Amino acid sequence: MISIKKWGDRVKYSRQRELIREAVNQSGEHPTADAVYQKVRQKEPTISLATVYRNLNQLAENNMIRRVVVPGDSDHFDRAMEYHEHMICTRCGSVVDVWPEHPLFEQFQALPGICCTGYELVLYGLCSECADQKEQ
Amino acid sequence: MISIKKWGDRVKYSRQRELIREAVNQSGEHPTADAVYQKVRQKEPTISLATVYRNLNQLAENNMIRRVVVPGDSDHFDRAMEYHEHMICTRCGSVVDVWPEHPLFEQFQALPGICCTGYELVLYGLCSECADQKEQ
DNA sequence: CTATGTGCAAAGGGTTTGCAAGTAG
DNA sequence: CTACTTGCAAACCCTTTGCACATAG
Repeated sequence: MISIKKWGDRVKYSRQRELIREAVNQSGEHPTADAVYQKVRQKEPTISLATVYRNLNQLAENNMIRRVVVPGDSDHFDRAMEYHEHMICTRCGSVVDVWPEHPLFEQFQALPGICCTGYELVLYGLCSECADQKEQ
Repeated sequence: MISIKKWGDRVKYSRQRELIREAVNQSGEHPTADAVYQKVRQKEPTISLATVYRNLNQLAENNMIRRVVVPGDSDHFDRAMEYHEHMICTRCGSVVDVWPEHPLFEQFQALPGICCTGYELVLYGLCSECADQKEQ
């Protein structure tokens, strides 16, 4: 019953939420809600997809995990960790972490004429595996 | 019957498509599919939303117009014009054109470890109107 | 005890698709 | 004539929601 409540006292512990958080955090991938659902179902067979969505939303809103928006695809989720961006492989569709040397936000804030408070970026390209295959 | 076929010979002229293209190009806004539908319906009352979607997709694929992906919202469409980005006003939801001094694509291509071939960016902030109101 | 969380099933909203009829070339 | 387009309605897909029950604190 260890509730790590960094996010307000109105949040109660739930086994389901912990499993969902684990599923996102332990995954090297960037699972979709459904992928999380499939994974958590192995330990908690009666969990519902609605619960997964509710908790992913709650976790993302509280910055416990990060939502990766992929145009034309379901949202993906990523563990909350240090600043990085995401690339979608245009061949296999996988989501790849990209680590820019300099954060982009500062230059977006410096854009003339607007006051930028946030952004959503998705890069497209080939992941290393697909790039290798293409050479063959 | 002036068919401007910059995009292959398999495309036939259609009055509907021209109206859709006009609706996007003449609009200073960044209309959604439904907004285009409402606008075109004034001149072509029997047009269907499916036709609007089909043509917007076709036009966007052929770079006659540009698709603006807004997470959590319908796609918006913009006339195809010189390079610029888009900001979503977090207060009123409007889509605002932003003109960076230096194209971002080059620096994305220079990112280490990947081969970036494209990107999708949405900025968030306050449009000038909402920024003014906030001061009051 | 009370507010929060869950599971289920149904609803939602935006977008796409199958089909038969229409039309450009 | 033939391929491309259209309108209509139904299907799709992902996600959210209403509700009654369960459970943390």
